[in-house]
Amino acid sequence: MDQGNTGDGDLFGEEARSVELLWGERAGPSRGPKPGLTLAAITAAAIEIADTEGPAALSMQRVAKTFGFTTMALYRYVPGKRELVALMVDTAIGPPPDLAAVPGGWRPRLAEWAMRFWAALVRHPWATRSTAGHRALGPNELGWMDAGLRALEGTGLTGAERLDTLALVTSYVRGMAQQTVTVAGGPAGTDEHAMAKMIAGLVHRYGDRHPAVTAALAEAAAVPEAQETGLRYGLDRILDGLARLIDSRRHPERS
Amino acid sequence: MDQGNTGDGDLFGEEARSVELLWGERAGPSRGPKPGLTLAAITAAAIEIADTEGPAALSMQRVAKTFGFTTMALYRYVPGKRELVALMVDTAIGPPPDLAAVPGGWRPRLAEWAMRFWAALVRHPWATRSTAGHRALGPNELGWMDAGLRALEGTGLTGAERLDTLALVTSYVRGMAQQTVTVAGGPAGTDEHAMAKMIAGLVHRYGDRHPAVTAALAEAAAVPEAQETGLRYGLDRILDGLARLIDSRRHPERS
DNA sequence: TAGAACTGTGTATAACATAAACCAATTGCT
DNA sequence: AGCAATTGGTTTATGTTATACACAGTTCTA
Repeated sequence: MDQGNTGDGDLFGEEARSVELLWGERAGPSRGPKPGLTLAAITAAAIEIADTEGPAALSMQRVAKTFGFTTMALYRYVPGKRELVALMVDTAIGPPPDLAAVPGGWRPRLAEWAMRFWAALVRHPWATRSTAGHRALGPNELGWMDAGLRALEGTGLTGAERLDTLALVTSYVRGMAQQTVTVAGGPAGTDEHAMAKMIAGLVHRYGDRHPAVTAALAEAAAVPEAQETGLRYGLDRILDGLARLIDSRRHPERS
Repeated sequence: MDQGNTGDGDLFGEEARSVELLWGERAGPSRGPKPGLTLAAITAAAIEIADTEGPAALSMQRVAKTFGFTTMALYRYVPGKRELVALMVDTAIGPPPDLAAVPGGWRPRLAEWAMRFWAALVRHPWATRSTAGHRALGPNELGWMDAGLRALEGTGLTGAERLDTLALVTSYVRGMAQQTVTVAGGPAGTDEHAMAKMIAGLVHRYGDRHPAVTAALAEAAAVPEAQETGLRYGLDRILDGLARLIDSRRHPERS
């Protein structure tokens, strides 16, 4: 464990390098031969690979080969694979949306935020996979956080509530994106179908043990729903629940 | 791609073996030497390793070593690591809860389900990590699904709505568990703190670019909240939103 | 112009999953 | 009882992975 100095707003060791890269804080070197690569180019190539061939196909060798360089050449730009993935995630998510133009207050604003976040996630399925757990936060991701919290300004919610609200929406959208998303390495879109087929197969065999699943599936099978319908359904429930809280803050007498 | 026969309720290839293992469908062999290991023992050992040393430390060699066996010995019991992980996940989640005794209708029942699911997930942080994406469903996991759907019986929701509702709650709880969870390999409990510290550090440096994050954090910093408060907050919003929908189904005249 | 800093390469290592061949133990069948 | 089929565990081997280290060539600066 390399802790190093843990100053006030300081980051320690491994993470510090990640943050430096993510936030573009490396001093531009002047001496030495011209670099044949760019951080942006490397990141873009890595994203391209992960998008088309799946996250399992992403290796340092694979990325280096697309440039005709040796594997080790990449280590002149990136400290390690972890950091590269962090870069990939933040780049893939992209800059946060500007929701100032969305009319109608917090509700359509937060909804728009959620739908755009979802779109960004399903565009790069591996991002949700790699996002799990503790890792350095990139500027884009922090920007998304800020945009989401901005949608909640003026709602009367406390700071903690606003943060928890964003965690609620984020967790939900991320989770849905994970489930919607493709198989590792396979073409997009297949997964939902395969998953449904597998569940159907299991229910067909062991359905008697799981009556509630069987019943719900049977009833739902009659009316197939569109791709985003499920996401919208949950989002509306969340927004309704939020509306209730926000209204109760504005009209405390109604309880 | 080994598709094989894709019958009606049939599963194909690689997945079929996973399902067989998960659902305990292997014919007990009679001839040959006595097995020195058990699927259950192997799974338990693997879980122990993942729990204490993190998912990164889980390797076939590491598992085999705990029994004093060769790595390859494991392959007599498990087709591969993927299948072992699937077993681990289903075992770690454990049998579904019986919520019949919970009084008060769907709302406390679903809440209880969510809290227990959350508890099961945070007990084994790696489970949420491995659960991502397409994989074989185990009996315990399907049991949890059934228990959750059962809580929604009699609510007047359609089959599709009940499924979407469960997806909503599951996605949220899973997402929260992921964020709450420990660093890979590190001791549990550190993560939340480290994450908060990192965000604080970033805001300290780049806060001016992210006023909403800064404001929310500053406001929230005054009143530190308990571990499960965040989870409960979002859950209550979801339940409120659901209640609105369910009520509107019962009293259609009120809009 | 000499040296320092930097880039890309070649080589090496350790960990990993897993395949194939092999021996020994056990049991069912004859 | 004995043989053959079956299975468990080991040995050995292969291909892939990330990444450390030393070196050669390049370019800027003092």
